[in-house]
Amino acid sequence: MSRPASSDAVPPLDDAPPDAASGLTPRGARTRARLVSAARELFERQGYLDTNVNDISSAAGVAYGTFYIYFTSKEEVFGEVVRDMHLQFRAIASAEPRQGSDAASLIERANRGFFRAYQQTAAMQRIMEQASTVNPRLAMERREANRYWRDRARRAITGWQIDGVVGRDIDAVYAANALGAMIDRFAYLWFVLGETHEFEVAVEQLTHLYCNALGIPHTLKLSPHEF
Amino acid sequence: MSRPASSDAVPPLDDAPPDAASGLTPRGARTRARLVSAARELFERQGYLDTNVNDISSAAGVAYGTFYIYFTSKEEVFGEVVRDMHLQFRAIASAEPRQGSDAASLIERANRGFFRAYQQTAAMQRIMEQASTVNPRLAMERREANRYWRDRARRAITGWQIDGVVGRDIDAVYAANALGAMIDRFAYLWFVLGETHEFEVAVEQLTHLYCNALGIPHTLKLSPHEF
Amino acid sequence: MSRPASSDAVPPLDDAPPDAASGLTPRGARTRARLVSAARELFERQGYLDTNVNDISSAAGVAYGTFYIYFTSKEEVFGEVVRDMHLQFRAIASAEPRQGSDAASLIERANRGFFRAYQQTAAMQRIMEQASTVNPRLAMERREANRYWRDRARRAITGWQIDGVVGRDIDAVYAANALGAMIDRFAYLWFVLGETHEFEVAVEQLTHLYCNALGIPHTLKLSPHEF
Amino acid sequence: MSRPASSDAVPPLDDAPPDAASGLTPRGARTRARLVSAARELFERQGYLDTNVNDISSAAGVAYGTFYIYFTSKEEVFGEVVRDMHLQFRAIASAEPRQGSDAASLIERANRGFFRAYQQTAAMQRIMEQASTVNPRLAMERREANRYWRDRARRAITGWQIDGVVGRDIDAVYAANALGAMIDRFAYLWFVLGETHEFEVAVEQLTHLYCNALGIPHTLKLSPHEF
DNA sequence: GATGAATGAGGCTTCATTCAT
DNA sequence: TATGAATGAAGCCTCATTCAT
Repeated sequence: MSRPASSDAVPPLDDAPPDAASGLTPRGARTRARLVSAARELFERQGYLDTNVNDISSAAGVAYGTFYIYFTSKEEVFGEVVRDMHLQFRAIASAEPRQGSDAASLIERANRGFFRAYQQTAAMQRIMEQASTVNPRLAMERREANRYWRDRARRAITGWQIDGVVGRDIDAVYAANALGAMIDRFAYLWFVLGETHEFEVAVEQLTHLYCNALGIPHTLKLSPHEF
Repeated sequence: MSRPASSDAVPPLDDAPPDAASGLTPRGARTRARLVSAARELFERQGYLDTNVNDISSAAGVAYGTFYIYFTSKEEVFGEVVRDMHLQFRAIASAEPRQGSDAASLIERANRGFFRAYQQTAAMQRIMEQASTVNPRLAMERREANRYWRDRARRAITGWQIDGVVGRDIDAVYAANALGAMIDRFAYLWFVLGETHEFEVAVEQLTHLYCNALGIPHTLKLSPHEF
Repeated sequence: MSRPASSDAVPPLDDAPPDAASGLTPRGARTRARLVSAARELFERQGYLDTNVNDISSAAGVAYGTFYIYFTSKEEVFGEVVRDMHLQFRAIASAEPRQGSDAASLIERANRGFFRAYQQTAAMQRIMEQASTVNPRLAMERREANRYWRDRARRAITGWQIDGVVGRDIDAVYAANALGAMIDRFAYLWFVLGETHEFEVAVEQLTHLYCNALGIPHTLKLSPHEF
Repeated sequence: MSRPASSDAVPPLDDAPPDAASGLTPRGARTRARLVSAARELFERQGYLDTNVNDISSAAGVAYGTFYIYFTSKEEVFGEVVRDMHLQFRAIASAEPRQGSDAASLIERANRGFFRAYQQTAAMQRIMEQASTVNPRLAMERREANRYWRDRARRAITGWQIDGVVGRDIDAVYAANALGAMIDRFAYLWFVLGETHEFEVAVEQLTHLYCNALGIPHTLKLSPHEF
C-alpha cells in the first residue's frame, strides 16, 4: 500500500501549556510534580470520587492548602493526570514495531499497540470512565480524544477505498466508528472489567474480524482454539 | 439455515420477586409505584449521583421517611428501575418482526431490535453506565446481564460454524465478545453521547460489518452514502 | 432473735393496676401479653435504645399500629416489663428457704436470694441500668424500688441494735445504704459485667463481710481460697 | 504496719499521647481545647445522648465541620473528656493528706480522697454511667479503669493478711471487689442520685464498715447520729 | 511558596408517633 | 380491635474550597 498511515505526531489535546511547569521555580515544579504523581496513584487505587484533595496533598507530603497553589480544583489535577496518561498511551502504541505496509499489517499493528497501551494504562482507563460519567467537561475532553483516533481510522479506510482494498459499499464513517467502538470496548471488558483473554489470540482474532468486516484479506497464523 | 435462533423466552433477571408490590395494600402499592416512577424520571434527568432521596420523595409527593418504608436505600430503587428497564428493553427488542431465518436476517433483526430498544431506553442507559462505574454491586449486576446477551451470540455463532456458515478460524467466544462490544458501544456513542446517525443506515452498515466479520454473505439494500 | 424479718408481702410498685389486662376482651388480653413478652425478649437481647416499636410489634406478630392500642409509648411497655421482672425477682428471692432466725442466717438467706434472683434476671438488670440512665422517670421508679429494700435493711439493723446484736456506733441508715450498695453493685459486676465468681463462695464471703461490718458473729463453712 | 500502700504514681490510663495537641499549631490547639471544654460542659449538663456534635461546635464557637478536624466522632471527644476527668480524679484523691500508716488510717484516707474526688467530678460520673451502658467500647474502658483500683485494694488486703492484720478467712479478691463496689456505689447514690449525707459522717461510717468487714480495728471519733 | 485551620451546605438514614381505613 | 401507611424532625459525617498567617 503506498498510502502511509498518518504520522504519529501528537496533536495538542487541549489548551493546556505543553509544559505545565513553565513559570515555576525548580522547587515549585518539584512540588507540582509530586502532587500530580500522588494524584494519579490515588485515582488509580481509589477512583475519582473516592479520592479527595486531602488524600492527595497528604500523599504528596505537602500541606492541604499547597494543592490549591498549583491547581484550582480536583478536576484540574485529574485533567493533568489524564493528559499524562494520553501521552503515555500514545508513546506505547507508537512504539509498536511496523511489520509491513499492507492494510492488514497496519491494522494488526494498530490493534496490538492499542491493546498493549490499554493494558498498561488499565487502572486509569477505569477511572476515566468513571470520571467522565460524572463530570461533563471530562466527558467532552474524552470524546475529543476519541475523535482523533476515529478520524485516523476513517481517513485510513477512505484511503483503502481509493486504493480499491476496501469496497465502496462500506461507509467509512460508520465503519471507523463501529470498528473503533469494537476495539475500544473489547479492551475495556478485557482489562478493566477483567474478562480473561490471551494477548496474541485477542490481537489476531480482533484483527481478523476487523479485516473481514472491511473485506481486507487476512490469514490467521495461530490455530483456532474452539470446537 | 435450520438452526433456530434461541427462543425469546425471557429468563429471570434475578431472584427478585416478579411482583415487588406483594404484601402491600393497594394504597401502599400505589405509593411504591409513584416512588419508582419518580425515581426513574429523576435518574434519567439528573443522573444517579445528582439524584437524592429527598428529590425522589418530593417528586413522588410523599414525605422523606416514606421512601424508606419501601426501599432501604437509593441503590435499591435504582436496582428496581434498572430491572424495569431491562424488561422494557427485552420487550422492545423481541417485538422486532422476523424477516427470515438465515444468519444475515437473524443478525439484522437482532441489531435492529437492539438499536430500537437502546434508543428508547437511552436515558437510562447513560445513567446505568454512570452508576455502574460508581457502585461495584451495580457493576456486577450489569455484567451478569451482558453475559446473557454474549452467550446467546456465542451459541448462535457456534451453531453457524457447525452449519458451515461461519468458518472454523473464527473463535466464537472472541467473536461474540468483540461484535457484541461493537454493537453495544456503537449504540452508546450514538444514543447516549449524541453522535448523529441515520437509523436504517446504521442498522445496515453494522449488520454488514458484523456479517462480513464472520464471513456470512450479506448484501446492502441501501446505496452507500459517501463518495 | 424474736424480731421477725419484715414480711415478704409485696407492696405496690406504683399506680399501675395490679392486673393491667383488666377491661380487655380475652383476645385483647392475649395480644397485650404477646406484646409484653416480645418486648421483654427484645429489650434483653438488644437493649432499650436499640429496640424499636417496629421490632416489638413484628416479634409479637401484630401490626405496627396495634402496639399503640395497648401502650402509649415505648417507655410504657418498658415499665410493664420492669414491673413483671420485679415480681419475678421477689418471687425468686422469697423462695429461698429459711435456715434460722439469727441475724447471720437472715442476712445469708437475703444475700443468697438476692444473688439467685439477680442471676436469673441479669439480662433485664443490664437493660434497666441502661434505661434508667436515659429516662429520668424510669430512674425515679428504680430508686423507689431500691428504697424498699434499703428500708427493710435499715429496719432490720435498727432492730438488731435494739436487741444488742449490732453496736450503737453503727448508723443504721449509712449501714443499710452502704451494705445494700455493696451487694447490689457486686451482683452487677458479677452477672452483668461478667466478672467470674463461684456462687456459694460469693454468698459466703459477702455475708461474712456484711456481718463483720455490722459486728454480727459469723463463721465461714467453706475453706478460704486465697494465699 | 510497715507495709506501705502502693505509691500514688499515676499509671498511664491508655496509649493515648499524653499531649493530644501534639502536631497542632497554637491556634489549632486552642480550638481543640475549646471543643473539649465545651463538650465536657454539655455532657455534664445534658448527658451523653442528648448532646450532639452541633451543640458542641456551637458552644465552642466554631463551625460544624471544624469538630471533625479534631475528632472523628462524638465518642472520641467523650473519651478525651473522660481521660481528663480521670486525671482530675486522681489528682484530687492523691492530694488527700496522709495521717498515719496503719491500715485504718490508709483506708480512711483512701475513702475520704475517693469521696472528695467523686464529689467534684459528680456530673461526669453520672454521664460516664450513662455512656457506658450505651457504648460497649466506653464500657470496656471503664472496666479497665476500675480494675486498676480493684487491684490496688486487693494487693493492700493481701499485704495486711501477710502482716496478720486481716484474717486468712477473708478472700482478698472478693473483699476488694465487694468493698470497692460498696464505696463506689455509695458515692454514686450520694453524689449522683442525690441522697443526702454528711461528708465526715459518711467517711467515718463507711471506713468503719470497711474496717469491720476486714477485721481491722477502728474507732469512731464522731458520736453516732441515730438513737 | 507553603501552611493548615476553618467553613457549612449537603446527603443518608432512623424511628416514635399519628391517623385513615 | 386491628391494620399499616405516612410523617418529618433530628442526627451523623464528608469534603471541596477559602483564607489568614
